[in-house]
Amino acid sequence: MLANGEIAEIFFEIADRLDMDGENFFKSRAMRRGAQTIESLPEPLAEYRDRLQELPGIGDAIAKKIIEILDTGRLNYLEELRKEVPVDFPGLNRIQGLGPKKIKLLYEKIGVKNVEDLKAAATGGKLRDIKGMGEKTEKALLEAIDFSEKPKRFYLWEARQTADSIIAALGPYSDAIEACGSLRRWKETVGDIDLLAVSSNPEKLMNAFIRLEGIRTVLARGKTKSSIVLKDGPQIDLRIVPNICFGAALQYFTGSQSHNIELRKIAKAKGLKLSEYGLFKGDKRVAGSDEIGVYKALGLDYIPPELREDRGEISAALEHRLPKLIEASDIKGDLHMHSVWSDGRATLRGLAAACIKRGYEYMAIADHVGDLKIANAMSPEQLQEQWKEIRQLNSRLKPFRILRGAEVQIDKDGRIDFPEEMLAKLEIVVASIHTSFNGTEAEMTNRICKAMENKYVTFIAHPTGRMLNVRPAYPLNLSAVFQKAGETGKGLEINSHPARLDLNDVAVRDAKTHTKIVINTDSHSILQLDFMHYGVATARRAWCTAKDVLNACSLRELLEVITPRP
DNA sequence: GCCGTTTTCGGCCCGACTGTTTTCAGTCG
Repeated sequence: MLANGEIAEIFFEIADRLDMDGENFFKSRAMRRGAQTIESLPEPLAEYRDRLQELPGIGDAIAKKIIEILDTGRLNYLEELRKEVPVDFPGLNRIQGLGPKKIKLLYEKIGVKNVEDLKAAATGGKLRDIKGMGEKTEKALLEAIDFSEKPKRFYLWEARQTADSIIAALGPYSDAIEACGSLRRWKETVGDIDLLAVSSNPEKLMNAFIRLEGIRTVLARGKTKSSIVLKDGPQIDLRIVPNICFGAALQYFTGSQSHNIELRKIAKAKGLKLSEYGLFKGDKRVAGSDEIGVYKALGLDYIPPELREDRGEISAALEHRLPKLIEASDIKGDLHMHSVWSDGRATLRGLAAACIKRGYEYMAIADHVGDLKIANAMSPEQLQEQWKEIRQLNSRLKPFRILRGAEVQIDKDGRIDFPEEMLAKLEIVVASIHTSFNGTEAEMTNRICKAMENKYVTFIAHPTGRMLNVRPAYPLNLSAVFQKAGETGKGLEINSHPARLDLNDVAVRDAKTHTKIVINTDSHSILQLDFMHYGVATARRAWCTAKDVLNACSLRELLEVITPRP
Protein backbone atom coordinates (compact mmCIF):
# COMPACT_ATOMS: atom_id res chain seq x y z
CA MET A 1 0.00 0.00 0.00
CA LEU A 2 1.45 3.33 -1.05
CA ALA A 3 1.47 6.16 1.47
CA ASN A 4 -0.38 9.38 0.69
CA GLY A 5 2.92 11.16 0.13
CA GLU A 6 4.00 8.57 -2.44
CA ILE A 7 0.71 8.82 -4.31
CA ALA A 8 0.96 12.61 -4.27
CA GLU A 9 4.44 12.27 -5.79
CA ILE A 10 2.92 10.40 -8.74
CA PHE A 11 0.64 13.33 -9.50
CA PHE A 12 3.39 15.88 -8.98
CA GLU A 13 5.49 13.99 -11.52
CA ILE A 14 2.57 13.87 -13.97
CA ALA A 15 2.17 17.64 -13.59
CA ASP A 16 5.87 18.22 -14.22
CA ARG A 17 5.90 15.94 -17.24
CA LEU A 18 2.85 17.69 -18.69
CA ASP A 19 4.73 20.97 -18.34
CA MET A 20 7.43 19.67 -20.68
CA ASP A 21 5.16 20.44 -23.64
CA GLY A 22 3.84 23.66 -22.20
CA GLU A 23 0.49 23.09 -23.90
CA ASN A 24 -1.32 21.71 -20.89
CA PHE A 25 -0.56 24.40 -18.35
CA PHE A 26 -3.96 24.26 -16.67
CA LYS A 27 -4.08 20.52 -16.76
CA SER A 28 -0.75 20.29 -14.99
CA ARG A 29 -1.88 22.78 -12.41
CA ALA A 30 -4.99 20.73 -11.74
CA MET A 31 -2.74 17.70 -11.20
CA ARG A 32 -0.62 19.65 -8.77
CA ARG A 33 -3.70 20.82 -6.89
CA GLY A 34 -4.89 17.23 -6.61
CA ALA A 35 -1.48 16.13 -5.38
CA GLN A 36 -1.53 18.79 -2.67
CA THR A 37 -4.92 17.61 -1.50
CA ILE A 38 -3.71 14.00 -1.29
CA GLU A 39 -0.56 15.04 0.53
CA SER A 40 -2.44 16.79 3.33
CA LEU A 41 -5.11 14.16 3.99
CA PRO A 42 -5.15 12.87 7.57
CA GLU A 43 -6.23 9.34 6.63
CA PRO A 44 -4.81 6.92 4.07
CA LEU A 45 -6.24 7.74 0.66
CA ALA A 46 -7.86 4.30 0.42
CA GLU A 47 -10.35 5.35 3.10
CA TYR A 48 -11.72 8.03 0.76
CA ARG A 49 -12.12 5.54 -2.07
CA ASP A 50 -15.90 5.91 -2.38
CA ARG A 51 -15.97 9.70 -2.07
CA LEU A 52 -12.81 10.83 -3.86
CA GLN A 53 -14.62 13.47 -5.90
CA GLU A 54 -15.78 15.22 -2.75
CA LEU A 55 -12.14 16.16 -2.10
CA PRO A 56 -11.07 19.58 -3.38
CA GLY A 57 -9.26 19.49 -6.72
CA ILE A 58 -10.16 15.88 -7.41
CA GLY A 59 -12.60 15.25 -10.24
CA ASP A 60 -13.51 12.39 -12.49
CA ALA A 61 -10.13 11.92 -14.18
CA ILE A 62 -7.92 12.09 -11.10
CA ALA A 63 -10.34 9.89 -9.13
CA LYS A 64 -10.06 7.17 -11.80
CA LYS A 65 -6.28 7.40 -11.66
CA ILE A 66 -6.32 7.11 -7.88
CA ILE A 67 -8.47 3.97 -8.07
CA GLU A 68 -5.99 2.43 -10.49
CA ILE A 69 -3.11 3.27 -8.16
CA LEU A 70 -4.95 1.84 -5.13
CA ASP A 71 -5.79 -1.36 -7.00
CA THR A 72 -2.53 -2.00 -8.84
CA GLY A 73 0.11 0.10 -7.07
CA ARG A 74 0.99 1.77 -10.37
CA LEU A 75 -0.45 4.11 -12.97
CA ASN A 76 -0.37 3.29 -16.66
CA TYR A 77 -0.83 6.95 -17.64
CA LEU A 78 2.39 7.93 -15.87
CA GLU A 79 4.26 4.96 -17.35
CA GLU A 80 3.24 6.16 -20.83
CA LEU A 81 4.37 9.71 -20.04
CA ARG A 82 7.66 8.32 -18.82
CA LYS A 83 8.16 6.43 -22.10
CA GLU A 84 7.88 9.69 -24.05
CA VAL A 85 10.83 11.22 -22.22
CA PRO A 86 12.51 8.33 -20.38
CA VAL A 87 14.63 10.30 -17.91
CA ASP A 88 15.13 10.36 -14.15
CA PHE A 89 12.81 13.32 -13.83
CA PRO A 90 12.74 13.77 -10.06
CA GLY A 91 16.55 13.60 -9.93
CA LEU A 92 17.04 16.13 -12.72
CA ASN A 93 14.28 18.41 -11.48
CA ARG A 94 16.04 18.76 -8.15
CA ILE A 95 18.83 20.66 -9.93
CA GLN A 96 18.39 24.40 -9.47
CA GLY A 97 17.73 26.06 -12.82
CA LEU A 98 16.48 22.89 -14.51
CA GLY A 99 12.77 22.70 -15.17
CA PRO A 100 10.58 20.45 -17.29
CA LYS A 101 11.28 22.21 -20.58
CA LYS A 102 15.05 22.17 -20.31
CA ILE A 103 15.01 18.56 -19.16
CA LYS A 104 13.09 17.58 -22.28
CA LEU A 105 15.37 19.69 -24.48
CA LEU A 106 18.50 18.09 -23.01
CA TYR A 107 17.09 14.61 -23.56
CA GLU A 108 16.04 15.25 -27.15
CA LYS A 109 19.18 17.10 -28.26
CA ILE A 110 21.95 15.20 -26.51
CA GLY A 111 20.27 12.26 -24.79
CA VAL A 112 20.66 13.36 -21.15
CA LYS A 113 18.75 10.82 -19.04
CA ASN A 114 19.97 11.47 -15.51
CA VAL A 115 22.19 13.66 -13.37
CA GLU A 116 25.29 11.60 -14.29
CA ASP A 117 24.69 12.21 -18.01
CA LEU A 118 24.14 15.89 -17.36
CA LYS A 119 27.34 16.17 -15.37
CA ALA A 120 29.33 14.50 -18.15
CA ALA A 121 27.74 16.65 -20.87
CA ALA A 122 28.28 19.90 -18.97
CA THR A 123 31.86 18.99 -18.11
CA GLY A 124 32.52 18.15 -21.77
CA GLY A 125 31.13 21.48 -22.96
CA LYS A 126 28.27 19.86 -24.86
CA LEU A 127 25.50 22.14 -23.59
CA ARG A 128 26.64 25.33 -25.30
CA ASP A 129 25.67 23.90 -28.69
CA ILE A 130 22.01 23.80 -27.67
CA LYS A 131 19.96 26.86 -28.57
CA GLY A 132 19.21 28.91 -25.49
CA MET A 133 22.14 27.56 -23.49
CA GLY A 134 25.68 28.83 -23.19
CA GLU A 135 28.83 28.57 -21.11
CA LYS A 136 27.21 30.26 -18.15
CA THR A 137 24.41 27.71 -18.17
CA GLU A 138 26.97 24.89 -18.15
CA LYS A 139 28.83 26.34 -15.22
CA ALA A 140 25.68 27.13 -13.24
CA LEU A 141 24.29 23.63 -13.75
CA LEU A 142 27.55 22.00 -12.62
CA GLU A 143 27.49 24.05 -9.42
CA ALA A 144 23.82 23.26 -8.90
CA ILE A 145 24.51 19.52 -9.32
CA ASP A 146 27.25 19.73 -6.72
CA PHE A 147 24.88 21.43 -4.30
CA SER A 148 21.96 19.10 -4.99
CA GLU A 149 24.02 16.15 -3.84
CA LYS A 150 23.80 17.45 -0.30
CA PRO A 151 20.72 17.14 1.90
CA LYS A 152 18.30 19.96 1.24
CA ARG A 153 15.72 20.47 3.97
CA PHE A 154 16.91 22.19 7.13
CA TYR A 155 15.50 21.84 10.61
CA LEU A 156 13.23 24.71 11.52
CA TRP A 157 15.38 25.33 14.55
CA GLU A 158 18.63 25.74 12.56
CA ALA A 159 16.92 27.91 9.96
CA ARG A 160 15.52 30.20 12.64
CA GLN A 161 18.93 30.67 14.21
CA THR A 162 20.49 31.40 10.81
CA ALA A 163 17.72 33.85 9.97
CA ASP A 164 18.04 35.62 13.32
CA SER A 165 21.77 36.13 12.89
CA ILE A 166 21.37 37.48 9.36
CA ILE A 167 18.54 39.77 10.42
CA ALA A 168 20.82 41.10 13.16
CA ALA A 169 23.62 41.68 10.64
CA LEU A 170 21.37 43.47 8.15
CA GLY A 171 19.41 45.41 10.76
CA PRO A 172 21.59 48.54 10.53
CA TYR A 173 20.77 48.86 6.80
CA SER A 174 17.03 48.18 7.14
CA ASP A 175 14.01 50.10 8.42
CA ALA A 176 12.20 46.79 8.80
CA ILE A 177 13.32 43.23 8.12
CA GLU A 178 11.50 39.97 8.73
CA ALA A 179 11.72 36.30 7.82
CA CYS A 180 8.73 35.04 5.81
CA GLY A 181 8.07 31.81 3.94
CA SER A 182 7.84 28.40 5.57
CA LEU A 183 9.94 29.73 8.45
CA ARG A 184 7.22 32.20 9.42
CA ARG A 185 4.63 29.46 8.99
CA TRP A 186 6.74 27.32 11.37
CA LYS A 187 6.85 24.38 8.99
CA GLU A 188 8.82 21.46 10.46
CA THR A 189 11.63 21.79 7.94
CA VAL A 190 12.44 24.63 5.61
CA GLY A 191 14.02 24.51 2.16
CA ASP A 192 15.16 28.12 2.08
CA ILE A 193 14.88 31.34 4.03
CA ASP A 194 12.89 34.28 2.66
CA LEU A 195 13.74 37.69 4.05
CA LEU A 196 11.70 40.80 3.42
CA ALA A 197 12.99 44.29 4.12
CA VAL A 198 12.20 47.97 3.86
CA SER A 199 15.19 50.25 3.49
CA SER A 200 15.88 53.91 2.83
CA ASN A 201 19.11 52.79 1.19
CA PRO A 202 18.31 49.59 -0.74
CA GLU A 203 21.59 49.66 -2.67
CA LYS A 204 23.59 49.55 0.54
CA LEU A 205 21.38 46.81 2.01
CA MET A 206 21.74 44.59 -1.08
CA ASN A 207 25.49 45.05 -1.03
CA ALA A 208 25.64 44.08 2.63
CA PHE A 209 23.48 41.04 1.89
CA ILE A 210 25.62 39.62 -0.92
CA ARG A 211 28.75 40.19 1.18
CA LEU A 212 27.58 38.38 4.31
CA GLU A 213 29.95 35.98 6.08
CA GLY A 214 29.86 32.37 4.96
CA ILE A 215 28.35 32.78 1.50
CA ARG A 216 28.96 29.95 -0.94
CA THR A 217 27.32 31.39 -4.07
CA VAL A 218 25.44 34.49 -5.12
CA LEU A 219 22.66 33.09 -7.31
CA ALA A 220 21.10 36.39 -8.34
CA ARG A 221 21.67 40.05 -7.62
CA GLY A 222 18.99 42.59 -8.54
CA LYS A 223 17.77 45.95 -7.27
CA THR A 224 14.85 44.50 -5.32
CA LYS A 225 15.64 40.79 -5.16
CA SER A 226 18.81 38.80 -4.53
CA SER A 227 19.57 35.20 -3.65
CA ILE A 228 22.56 33.65 -1.93
CA VAL A 229 23.48 30.17 -0.77
CA LEU A 230 25.37 29.72 2.51
CA LYS A 231 28.29 27.31 2.73
CA ASP A 232 26.69 25.07 5.31
CA GLY A 233 23.19 26.40 5.15
CA PRO A 234 20.18 27.02 3.01
CA GLN A 235 19.51 29.39 0.16
CA ILE A 236 18.44 32.83 1.34
CA ASP A 237 16.35 35.23 -0.71
CA LEU A 238 16.10 38.91 0.15
CA ARG A 239 13.38 41.13 -1.24
CA ILE A 240 13.29 44.86 -0.67
CA VAL A 241 9.95 46.63 -0.99
CA PRO A 242 8.67 50.16 -0.35
CA ASN A 243 7.20 50.73 3.09
CA ILE A 244 3.72 51.27 1.65
CA CYS A 245 3.48 47.65 0.49
CA PHE A 246 5.29 45.93 3.37
CA GLY A 247 2.09 44.24 4.60
CA ALA A 248 1.11 42.93 1.19
CA ALA A 249 4.66 41.70 0.61
CA LEU A 250 4.79 40.06 4.03
CA GLN A 251 1.55 38.28 3.22
CA TYR A 252 2.73 37.29 -0.23
CA PHE A 253 6.17 35.97 0.78
CA THR A 254 4.80 34.11 3.77
CA GLY A 255 2.68 31.92 1.51
CA SER A 256 1.95 29.12 1.24
CA GLN A 257 1.70 29.27 -2.49
CA SER A 258 -1.68 27.56 -2.57
CA HIS A 259 -2.98 29.83 0.20
CA ASN A 260 -1.96 32.83 -1.91
CA ILE A 261 -3.58 31.47 -5.03
CA GLU A 262 -6.87 31.14 -3.18
CA LEU A 263 -6.53 34.67 -1.82
CA ARG A 264 -5.93 36.09 -5.27
CA LYS A 265 -9.00 34.33 -6.57
CA ILE A 266 -11.05 36.02 -3.86
CA ALA A 267 -9.48 39.37 -4.78
CA LYS A 268 -10.25 38.83 -8.40
CA ALA A 269 -13.86 37.88 -7.68
CA LYS A 270 -14.21 41.22 -5.90
CA GLY A 271 -12.80 43.07 -8.90
CA LEU A 272 -9.48 43.62 -7.11
CA LYS A 273 -5.92 42.62 -7.88
CA LEU A 274 -3.59 41.27 -5.21
CA SER A 275 0.17 41.15 -5.57
CA GLU A 276 3.18 41.71 -3.34
CA TYR A 277 2.70 45.43 -4.03
CA GLY A 278 -0.73 45.66 -2.51
CA LEU A 279 -4.40 45.13 -3.04
CA PHE A 280 -5.57 47.28 -5.95
CA LYS A 281 -8.86 48.44 -7.38
CA GLY A 282 -7.78 49.57 -10.81
CA ASP A 283 -4.77 51.78 -10.07
CA LYS A 284 -5.89 52.60 -6.55
CA ARG A 285 -4.24 50.83 -3.63
CA VAL A 286 -6.94 49.78 -1.18
CA ALA A 287 -4.65 47.86 1.23
CA GLY A 288 -1.06 46.79 1.57
CA SER A 289 0.84 48.69 4.24
CA ASP A 290 -0.04 46.12 6.90
CA GLU A 291 -0.98 42.47 6.65
CA ILE A 292 -4.18 42.65 8.72
CA GLY A 293 -5.50 45.30 6.34
CA VAL A 294 -5.02 43.01 3.34
CA TYR A 295 -7.07 40.23 4.92
CA LYS A 296 -9.68 42.68 6.15
CA ALA A 297 -10.13 44.28 2.74
CA LEU A 298 -10.76 40.81 1.33
CA GLY A 299 -13.48 40.23 3.92
CA LEU A 300 -11.37 37.80 5.94
CA ASP A 301 -10.42 37.60 9.58
CA TYR A 302 -6.68 37.74 10.14
CA ILE A 303 -5.18 34.29 9.50
CA PRO A 304 -2.11 33.42 11.61
CA PRO A 305 0.85 32.34 9.44
CA GLU A 306 0.81 28.79 10.87
CA LEU A 307 -2.61 28.15 9.32
CA ARG A 308 -1.80 29.38 5.82
CA GLU A 309 -1.65 26.03 4.08
CA ASP A 310 -4.95 26.09 2.19
CA ARG A 311 -6.40 23.50 4.54
CA GLY A 312 -9.73 25.21 5.17
CA GLU A 313 -8.41 28.36 6.89
CA ILE A 314 -9.74 30.68 4.20
CA SER A 315 -13.36 29.58 4.43
CA ALA A 316 -13.04 29.58 8.23
CA ALA A 317 -11.77 33.18 8.10
CA LEU A 318 -14.62 34.17 5.77
CA GLU A 319 -17.14 32.69 8.20
CA HIS A 320 -15.40 34.11 11.29
CA ARG A 321 -14.79 30.69 12.81
CA LEU A 322 -11.01 30.52 13.05
CA PRO A 323 -9.92 28.93 16.33
CA LYS A 324 -8.13 30.93 19.00
CA LEU A 325 -4.81 29.14 18.65
CA ILE A 326 -2.80 28.01 21.64
CA GLU A 327 0.18 30.23 22.54
CA ALA A 328 3.48 29.35 24.17
CA SER A 329 2.35 31.35 27.21
CA ASP A 330 -0.61 28.96 27.66
CA ILE A 331 1.76 26.10 28.54
CA LYS A 332 1.78 25.51 32.29
CA GLY A 333 4.36 22.75 32.45
CA ASP A 334 6.52 20.26 30.61
CA LEU A 335 5.75 16.59 31.22
CA HIS A 336 8.67 14.84 29.57
CA MET A 337 12.31 15.55 30.44
CA HIS A 338 15.43 13.65 31.45
CA SER A 339 17.93 14.37 34.19
CA VAL A 340 21.34 13.09 35.24
CA TRP A 341 19.48 10.19 36.89
CA SER A 342 19.29 8.61 33.40
CA ASP A 343 20.74 10.08 30.19
CA GLY A 344 20.12 13.81 30.75
CA ARG A 345 22.78 16.40 31.52
CA ALA A 346 20.88 18.57 34.00
CA THR A 347 20.09 17.98 37.67
CA LEU A 348 16.54 17.90 39.00
CA ARG A 349 17.18 21.14 40.81
CA GLY A 350 18.52 22.83 37.69
CA LEU A 351 15.56 21.67 35.60
CA ALA A 352 13.07 22.81 38.22
CA ALA A 353 14.67 26.25 38.48
CA ALA A 354 14.62 26.59 34.69
CA CYS A 355 10.94 25.59 34.54
CA ILE A 356 10.04 28.10 37.26
CA LYS A 357 11.93 30.76 35.30
CA ARG A 358 9.81 29.91 32.26
CA GLY A 359 6.67 30.56 34.29
CA TYR A 360 5.57 26.93 34.60
CA GLU A 361 3.45 25.66 37.51
CA TYR A 362 4.74 22.11 37.26
CA MET A 363 7.02 19.67 35.45
CA ALA A 364 7.26 15.92 35.26
CA ILE A 365 10.61 14.24 35.40
CA ALA A 366 10.44 11.24 33.08
CA ASP A 367 13.80 9.53 33.21
CA HIS A 368 14.22 6.22 31.42
CA VAL A 369 13.48 3.17 33.54
CA GLY A 370 13.68 -0.55 32.86
CA ASP A 371 15.93 -2.27 30.37
CA LEU A 372 16.95 0.51 28.01
CA LYS A 373 20.69 0.14 28.64
CA ILE A 374 21.86 2.73 26.12
CA ALA A 375 19.84 5.43 27.85
CA ASN A 376 21.22 4.55 31.28
CA ALA A 377 17.76 3.46 32.39
CA MET A 378 17.04 3.37 36.13
CA SER A 379 16.15 0.34 38.24
CA PRO A 380 13.13 0.40 40.60
CA GLU A 381 15.53 1.00 43.51
CA GLN A 382 17.15 4.00 41.83
CA LEU A 383 13.72 5.39 41.01
CA GLN A 384 12.76 5.27 44.70
CA GLU A 385 15.95 7.15 45.52
CA GLN A 386 14.98 9.79 42.96
CA TRP A 387 11.58 10.19 44.63
CA LYS A 388 13.29 11.19 47.86
CA GLU A 389 15.05 14.03 46.04
CA ILE A 390 11.78 15.06 44.38
CA ARG A 391 10.04 15.16 47.77
CA GLN A 392 12.70 17.43 49.21
CA LEU A 393 12.63 19.78 46.22
CA ASN A 394 8.84 19.96 46.25
CA SER A 395 8.72 21.02 49.87
CA ARG A 396 11.20 23.79 49.08
CA LEU A 397 9.76 24.99 45.76
CA LYS A 398 6.06 25.27 46.63
CA PRO A 399 3.71 26.06 44.94
CA PHE A 400 5.76 24.73 42.03
CA ARG A 401 5.44 20.98 41.74
CA ILE A 402 7.71 18.27 40.33
CA LEU A 403 5.63 15.25 39.35
CA ARG A 404 7.02 11.74 39.74
CA GLY A 405 7.21 10.38 36.22
CA ALA A 406 9.11 7.84 34.16
CA GLU A 407 9.52 6.97 30.51
CA VAL A 408 8.78 3.28 30.09
CA GLN A 409 9.42 1.00 27.13
CA ILE A 410 6.69 -0.56 25.07
CA ASP A 411 8.15 -3.97 24.31
CA LYS A 412 7.71 -5.92 21.08
CA ASP A 413 4.38 -7.35 22.24
CA GLY A 414 2.98 -4.07 23.59
CA ARG A 415 3.78 -4.85 27.23
CA ILE A 416 5.22 -2.21 29.53
CA ASP A 417 8.67 -3.17 30.62
CA PHE A 418 8.47 -2.21 34.36
CA PRO A 419 6.90 -3.66 37.55
CA GLU A 420 3.24 -2.74 38.05
CA GLU A 421 3.65 -1.81 41.71
CA MET A 422 6.15 0.84 40.67
CA LEU A 423 3.93 2.17 37.87
CA ALA A 424 1.14 2.52 40.43
CA LYS A 425 3.24 4.92 42.48
CA LEU A 426 4.09 7.19 39.54
CA GLU A 427 2.06 10.29 38.72
CA ILE A 428 3.02 10.45 35.04
CA VAL A 429 3.82 7.35 32.97
CA VAL A 430 5.25 8.17 29.56
CA ALA A 431 5.16 5.15 27.25
CA SER A 432 7.16 4.98 24.05
CA ILE A 433 8.90 2.77 21.52
CA HIS A 434 12.70 2.91 21.35
CA THR A 435 13.49 -0.52 19.91
CA SER A 436 12.30 -2.93 17.20
CA PHE A 437 10.98 -0.40 14.69
CA ASN A 438 10.67 -2.93 11.91
CA GLY A 439 7.28 -4.53 12.56
CA THR A 440 4.41 -4.49 10.08
CA GLU A 441 1.72 -1.83 10.28
CA ALA A 442 -0.61 -4.23 12.08
CA GLU A 443 2.10 -5.26 14.55
CA MET A 444 3.17 -1.71 15.35
CA THR A 445 -0.43 -0.52 15.66
CA ASN A 446 -1.39 -3.40 17.97
CA ARG A 447 1.71 -2.79 20.01
CA ILE A 448 0.83 0.82 20.75
CA CYS A 449 -2.88 0.08 21.24
CA LYS A 450 -2.06 -2.66 23.74
CA ALA A 451 0.24 -0.30 25.63
CA MET A 452 -2.66 2.16 25.91
CA GLU A 453 -4.74 -0.55 27.59
CA ASN A 454 -2.28 -0.43 30.48
CA LYS A 455 -4.19 1.55 33.10
CA TYR A 456 -1.10 3.33 34.41
CA VAL A 457 0.03 4.90 31.14
CA THR A 458 -0.64 8.67 30.93
CA PHE A 459 0.37 9.37 27.33
CA ILE A 460 2.33 7.97 24.38
CA ALA A 461 5.52 9.87 23.57
CA HIS A 462 6.76 10.49 20.00
CA PRO A 463 4.07 8.14 18.70
CA THR A 464 5.36 7.53 15.16
CA GLY A 465 9.10 7.36 15.88
CA ARG A 466 10.05 9.47 12.89
CA MET A 467 13.26 11.49 12.92
CA LEU A 468 13.44 14.24 10.33
CA ASN A 469 16.31 13.70 7.86
CA VAL A 470 17.15 10.44 9.67
CA ARG A 471 14.38 7.87 9.47
CA PRO A 472 10.73 7.77 8.46
CA ALA A 473 7.87 6.91 10.82
CA TYR A 474 7.35 3.21 11.45
CA PRO A 475 4.22 1.94 9.71
CA LEU A 476 1.20 2.78 11.85
CA ASN A 477 -2.56 2.95 11.44
CA LEU A 478 -2.96 6.37 12.99
CA SER A 479 -6.77 6.31 12.90
CA ALA A 480 -6.80 3.15 14.98
CA VAL A 481 -4.27 4.64 17.42
CA PHE A 482 -6.27 7.87 17.83
CA GLN A 483 -9.51 5.91 18.28
CA LYS A 484 -7.92 3.78 20.98
CA ALA A 485 -6.43 6.82 22.70
CA GLY A 486 -9.93 8.29 22.88
CA GLU A 487 -11.42 5.08 24.30
CA THR A 488 -8.72 4.63 26.93
CA GLY A 489 -8.30 8.33 27.77
CA LYS A 490 -4.60 8.37 26.93
CA GLY A 491 -2.88 11.54 25.77
CA LEU A 492 -0.74 11.76 22.64
CA GLU A 493 2.47 13.72 22.57
CA ILE A 494 3.79 16.39 20.30
CA ASN A 495 7.48 15.90 20.92
CA SER A 496 9.00 19.36 20.46
CA HIS A 497 12.51 18.23 19.62
CA PRO A 498 13.27 19.89 16.25
CA ALA A 499 14.34 16.56 14.76
CA ARG A 500 11.15 14.81 15.89
CA LEU A 501 8.10 17.11 15.92
CA ASP A 502 6.15 13.90 16.31
CA LEU A 503 3.11 13.78 16.00
CA ASN A 504 3.18 16.13 13.02
CA ASP A 505 0.68 18.89 12.23
CA VAL A 506 -1.64 16.87 9.98
CA ALA A 507 -1.81 13.98 12.46
CA VAL A 508 -2.45 16.23 15.46
CA ARG A 509 -5.35 17.93 13.73
CA ASP A 510 -7.03 14.53 13.56
CA ALA A 511 -5.79 13.28 16.95
CA LYS A 512 -7.17 16.25 18.90
CA THR A 513 -10.70 15.31 17.88
CA HIS A 514 -10.27 12.05 19.84
CA THR A 515 -8.12 12.86 22.87
CA LYS A 516 -5.86 15.34 24.63
CA ILE A 517 -2.57 16.45 23.10
CA VAL A 518 0.48 16.80 25.37
CA ILE A 519 3.27 19.13 24.20
CA ASN A 520 6.65 18.22 25.69
CA THR A 521 10.31 18.90 25.00
CA ASP A 522 11.88 15.53 25.91
CA SER A 523 14.72 17.74 27.14
CA HIS A 524 18.10 16.22 27.94
CA SER A 525 19.51 19.59 28.99
CA ILE A 526 18.23 22.90 30.29
CA LEU A 527 18.63 24.70 26.96
CA GLN A 528 16.38 22.14 25.29
CA LEU A 529 13.46 23.29 27.41
CA ASP A 530 13.20 26.10 24.85
CA PHE A 531 12.21 23.56 22.19
CA MET A 532 8.69 24.01 23.59
CA HIS A 533 8.11 26.80 21.05
CA TYR A 534 8.46 24.31 18.20
CA GLY A 535 5.95 21.90 19.70
CA VAL A 536 3.50 24.74 20.28
CA ALA A 537 4.01 25.81 16.67
CA THR A 538 3.11 22.29 15.52
CA ALA A 539 -0.03 22.45 17.68
CA ARG A 540 -0.92 25.80 16.14
CA ARG A 541 -0.43 24.37 12.64
CA ALA A 542 -2.87 21.66 13.74
CA TRP A 543 -5.50 24.27 14.72
CA CYS A 544 -5.16 23.46 18.47
CA THR A 545 -6.63 25.75 21.11
CA ALA A 546 -5.41 25.72 24.71
CA LYS A 547 -8.34 23.43 25.58
CA ASP A 548 -6.98 20.70 23.32
CA VAL A 549 -3.72 20.51 25.27
CA LEU A 550 -3.35 18.68 28.59
CA ASN A 551 -0.36 20.65 29.85
CA ALA A 552 -2.07 23.97 29.18
CA CYS A 553 -4.24 23.34 32.22
CA SER A 554 -3.40 24.43 35.75
CA LEU A 555 -1.69 22.16 38.29
CA ARG A 556 -4.98 21.72 40.13
CA GLU A 557 -6.82 20.64 36.97
CA LEU A 558 -3.95 18.38 35.95
CA LEU A 559 -3.91 16.64 39.33
CA GLU A 560 -7.64 15.99 39.05
CA VAL A 561 -7.04 14.20 35.77
CA ILE A 562 -3.99 12.17 36.74
CA THR A 563 -4.16 11.41 40.48
CA PRO A 564 -7.22 9.20 40.66
CA ARG A 565 -4.92 6.29 39.87
CA PRO A 566 -6.87 3.12 39.25
C1' DG B 1 -8.28 18.56 -15.52
C1' DC B 2 -11.33 21.12 -12.26
C1' DC B 3 -15.12 23.98 -11.26
C1' DG B 4 -19.61 27.01 -10.89
C1' DT B 5 -24.85 33.04 -6.14
C1' DT B 6 -21.47 35.72 -12.72
C1' DT B 7 -20.48 30.09 -15.84
C1' DT B 8 -22.01 22.67 -17.43
C1' DC B 9 -18.21 26.01 -21.20
C1' DG B 10 -14.69 29.03 -20.65
C1' DG B 11 -12.20 30.48 -17.61
C1' DC B 12 -8.05 29.21 -14.45
C1' DC B 13 -2.58 34.20 -9.68
C1' DC B 14 1.26 37.42 -10.27
C1' DG B 15 5.94 39.23 -10.76
C1' DA B 16 11.50 39.28 -10.63
C1' DC B 17 15.83 37.69 -12.45
C1' DT B 18 18.95 35.24 -15.74
C1' DG B 19 20.81 34.09 -19.97
C1' DT B 20 20.65 34.28 -24.44
C1' DT B 21 17.74 36.81 -26.78
C1' DT B 22 17.24 41.41 -30.36
C1' DT B 23 11.74 41.03 -27.66
C1' DC B 24 11.57 36.71 -24.65
C1' DA B 25 11.38 31.94 -22.62
C1' DG B 26 12.37 29.40 -18.64
C1' DT B 27 12.62 29.02 -13.86
C1' DC B 28 11.53 30.19 -9.30
C1' DG B 29 8.80 31.51 -5.57
